[in-house]
Amino acid sequence: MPELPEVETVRRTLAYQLGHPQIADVAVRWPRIVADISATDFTAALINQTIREYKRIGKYLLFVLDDYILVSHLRMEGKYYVQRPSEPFDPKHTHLIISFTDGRELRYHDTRKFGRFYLYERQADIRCQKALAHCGYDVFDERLNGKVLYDRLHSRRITLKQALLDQSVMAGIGNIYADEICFAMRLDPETPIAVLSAADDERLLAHARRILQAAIECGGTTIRSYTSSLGVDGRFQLKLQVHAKADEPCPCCGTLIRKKRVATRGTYYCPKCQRKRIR
DNA sequence: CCTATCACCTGCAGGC
DNA sequence: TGCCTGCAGGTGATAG
Repeated sequence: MPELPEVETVRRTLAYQLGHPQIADVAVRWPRIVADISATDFTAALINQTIREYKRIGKYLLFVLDDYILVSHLRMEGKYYVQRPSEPFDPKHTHLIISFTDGRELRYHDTRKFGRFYLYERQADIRCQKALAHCGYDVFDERLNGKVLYDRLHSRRITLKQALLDQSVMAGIGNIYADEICFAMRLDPETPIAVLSAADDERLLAHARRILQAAIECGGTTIRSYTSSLGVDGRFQLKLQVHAKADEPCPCCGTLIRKKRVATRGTYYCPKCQRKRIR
């Protein structure tokens, strides 16, 4: 389940592995993977374009082309593979194949077909396009600070965990790192976000950045489905403190980690270290 | 505007 | 063995 660190790892890996190839052909094998435009128009636009840059905003991966920006969201299980045409692929789960003039192929694999591709004109303001219109500042965006978070959060009636998962507040955190950030804050994930002060929000952002940065340096975290296109899979995992650790001892106090449901998401926490603050 | 719920998908685990 | 149910979860649409 790719979150910001995993998408960043994919971005760096593809930039290193693919470079700047020119697109020769595109095969859309599952048309619904392309949002808003037809597979035919999508394919026609991409042919002859060269990949100029690889960018990322939150969990969105951006391929900057000559005339377009190809936006990719991996959602739950999207993965990329760079392979030769002669190499076999999984026909059931490979939904997009981009062929390059140098003979290589970029293959998009997604077991559950949740991922999406969007295509926008390069000169358009990407942040105004449909895919990113409701996306807030990236966690590492320098415009983001505790005051900005406080202004956006203190009057809302949602929990800390919901706030962390709300991409319009700050973009890039998913279910795994949300639990890790709640643990770092020593707060119950169900703590009302409105009880946090601006200083608390500053600490929240600092923890988020520290944890995500550590995960990036580990090459992303793997639980069950993420692999980078180089095949890096679980060998350099960030040590998770609480997520998916039900019935294991808390690394801080030894109390057994519990699992509960917060806003429909499976949520792991230490019942002793993480108290629910009321005011 | 704000919040809650469902749909989208498939694989897998657990119950019987 | 095999069928059925529930669960996993990011996002967008829809409902209230």
